[in-house]
Amino acid sequence: MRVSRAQAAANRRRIVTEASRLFRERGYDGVAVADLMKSAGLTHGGFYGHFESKEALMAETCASSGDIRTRWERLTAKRQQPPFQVLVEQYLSPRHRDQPGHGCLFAALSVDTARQTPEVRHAYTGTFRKFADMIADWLPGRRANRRRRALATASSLVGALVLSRAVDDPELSSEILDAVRQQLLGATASATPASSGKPAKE
Amino acid sequence: MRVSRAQAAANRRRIVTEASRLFRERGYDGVAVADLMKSAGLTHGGFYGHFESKEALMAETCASSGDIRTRWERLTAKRQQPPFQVLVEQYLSPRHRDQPGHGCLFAALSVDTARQTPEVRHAYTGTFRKFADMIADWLPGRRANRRRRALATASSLVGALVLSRAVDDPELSSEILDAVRQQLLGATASATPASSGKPAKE
DNA sequence: ATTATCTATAGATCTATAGATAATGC
DNA sequence: ATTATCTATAGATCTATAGATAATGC
Repeated sequence: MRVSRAQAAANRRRIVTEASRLFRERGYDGVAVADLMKSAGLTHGGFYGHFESKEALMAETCASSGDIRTRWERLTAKRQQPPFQVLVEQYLSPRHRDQPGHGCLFAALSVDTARQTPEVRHAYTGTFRKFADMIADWLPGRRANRRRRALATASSLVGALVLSRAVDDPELSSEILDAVRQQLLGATASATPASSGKPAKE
Repeated sequence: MRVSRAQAAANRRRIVTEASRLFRERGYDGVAVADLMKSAGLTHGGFYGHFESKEALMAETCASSGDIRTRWERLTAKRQQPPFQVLVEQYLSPRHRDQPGHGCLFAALSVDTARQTPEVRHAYTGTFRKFADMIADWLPGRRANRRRRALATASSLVGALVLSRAVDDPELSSEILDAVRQQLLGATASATPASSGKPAKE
């Protein structure tokens, strides 16, 4: 039941990909190593040949989301609108809200991360910096205080998604998303975009 | 080892209070019923005389935070500044960030709540509505779109706190809090308030 | 010979319950 | 007699490891 070196590397990547999805869907404590390995088509015990611990995997998961920018750039390149507008509309879309497993790391795992090991928090922070830098580059309007405005924008986006997922009233949930979209895009915001195209990743 | 009816009621309240703190500090899965009861000075088995399940307690915890407004009103009444300014400054203070157990329910338990039972989500939603209404009443400036602006403000506050707690760099963490404070209060914001007075509850 | 994976299990938890205990309150 | 609490434990998990297995790659 052994496997080639290349196959083993592919298996490892698959474990990270599955973990990334499952952690975001169910939270760190909501995913058992055995479940995860089953999702990846492998057995429980095999996990520890690839990772030192579940926490080490979590750290790698946070770091592996570091290519967010590439994904967002690919997504925005397809559209006519400015990247900032696409980002805000996709991020605050019902689709993104309803697919946490394929969505933003920060909205899904920030609270878990705050209680995690230093390694996990460090990997998370690095990925967050990239996200904030991307927003800063894309901000419309005057160039002053870009960084400050980018951090405020990131907070609004993450807060809105987190709250819209927790609330049990669909109407209130949409209201939260719309409120922040209007705040960030002003009256420019198109009515209800967001339902076409790829799901928003990260 | 029995106890009077009044004492039993007090014990029940103490369990809710302790749970409220522990859940916010460690998350729902991070608190064992046995730990919680020990914190309340009772034994593990006694729990099930008061609550049907751990989830039922979680729901009660969310509902019990419904008196947020009273607490915030008491806190703001002590100050000279307008309530909205006090709210924003206290909410985004390092003190609040560093004491999740005594802080905002939404920043601490939204992600857990999104995966909880309908009962928990419903109780949470009721408490969130009260919070949003309070912000709407306190919003400065023009009266138009109060509700929309209140929801956007709540998102910014919650997002900022969540992110500032997850990040491992104290400087970046403060930068996030400051960015949102400036966004919400404008240049009016005093330099560094936030370190005196009672910890921000809810 | 090396090593990626599998089977089986040790050792810790954790929720919830059953039955005993002892003080309250009719 | 009722009932709030305690002791003890059943039944499920969950992380991590030990040892076996079998295909790869020098």
